[in-house]
Amino acid sequence: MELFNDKQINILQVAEKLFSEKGFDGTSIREISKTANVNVAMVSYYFGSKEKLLESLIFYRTSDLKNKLETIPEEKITAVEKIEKFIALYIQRIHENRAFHHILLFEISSNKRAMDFESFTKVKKTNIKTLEKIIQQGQSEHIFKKEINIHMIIPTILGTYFYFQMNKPFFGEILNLRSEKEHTNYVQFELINHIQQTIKSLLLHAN
Amino acid sequence: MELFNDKQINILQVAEKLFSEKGFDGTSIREISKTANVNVAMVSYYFGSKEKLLESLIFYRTSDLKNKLETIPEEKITAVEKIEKFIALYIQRIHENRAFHHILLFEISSNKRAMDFESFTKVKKTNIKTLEKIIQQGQSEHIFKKEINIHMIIPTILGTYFYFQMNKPFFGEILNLRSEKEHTNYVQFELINHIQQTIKSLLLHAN
DNA sequence: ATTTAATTTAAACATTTGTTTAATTTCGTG
DNA sequence: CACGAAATTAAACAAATGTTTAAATTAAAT
Repeated sequence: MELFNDKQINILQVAEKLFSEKGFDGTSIREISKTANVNVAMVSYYFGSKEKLLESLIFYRTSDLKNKLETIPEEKITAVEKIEKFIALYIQRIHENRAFHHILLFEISSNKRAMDFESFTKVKKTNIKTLEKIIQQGQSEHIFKKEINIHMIIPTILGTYFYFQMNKPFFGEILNLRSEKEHTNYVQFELINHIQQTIKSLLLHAN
Repeated sequence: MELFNDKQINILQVAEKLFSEKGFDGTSIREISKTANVNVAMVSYYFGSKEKLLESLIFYRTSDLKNKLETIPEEKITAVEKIEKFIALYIQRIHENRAFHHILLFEISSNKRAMDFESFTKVKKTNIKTLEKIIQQGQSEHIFKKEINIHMIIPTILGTYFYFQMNKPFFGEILNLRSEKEHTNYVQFELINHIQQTIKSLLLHAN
């Protein structure tokens, strides 16, 4: 049993791209249908409404959002390596789905739509729990410091990434990143490394 | 010579609030004029168009954006203290104008409007330069490490704040912040401290 | 006080918006 | 092939949008 057929998925992907570029309110159904090469009525036909299209997109993307972070605490590697892996996997994952996460970030911080982000919030909370577990492991091994604000680690990890992403033109100019590929390479090799370095320094040496 | 009269400023402030809450596209001129208790035509009369209203808002807010960061490098305090002060002042400043910065963040990352953010970008670049100067001072004193990515410090500082801010409901629940005042208190005392701790750890101990 | 300019208003304007309708085409199944 | 369901279409719909108009009111200047 498939949740969405090919045509629906096509519409969802086009909508995702446009929403992430111009925002939900800044994108019209006509623009979506035109880009997706379908009739305007098809959106209503398949999804019911524009809002429900967004809900479907959230459902579509959240369903495969589950990642491999949860198993990290049990792996047979050092606490520092767990932190490194957690950050690398998390950022990679978000970067792969950057358009979708961009939309979410904007819609969640908007008071306009009373939308159901529960499934997404749940995944997020699980990820926080996973990170906290790793940190507590390191602390009980007396490797990580205790005088840190554990709740603010995620904002630092994801905030660094999102700020970089949202100011893409600005940093693209500064860092001389001339293509999407160069940009992704920078994320993959420089940005992830910076975040790892930052969080490791904090956990190992904070006072 | 005043740039904006009282009535214009009133409209600008109402627009700022609504734009930050519902986004530029999500806010109609009629809603702005209703909230500001003026006729719909007044917006066009005073500002020309909705886009120009946003431009005026940017101009209005950017003009008093200049802050006291620039003088920090020359002050007679330690490099660490300079970093602490830079972070505290910067975050405080942005938090005071959080509605405006929220709008900017969204509009800048949107491909929709070809707007002039130059004056704002200029201030931002000046701030980056100031921070880099402080770090280089610390490095030449052999207090700060050299194996850091200096370009990614600002994303970590501001990203942490913005991520926290954009997920206000989420962290409000986790941290039990039940009012705007409690929220601001948390920023002032906990969040700023976390960011300071993080950046200091990185600069002092990165490897 | 009279004239001129600035402000404010309600109404109208043309587009764009999301959505629905009803007719037509396509497709799968007996 | 024939039938019925699903998919697709162009057109229409009402509501909302940004903007303009032209008249009315207020304020400033002479």
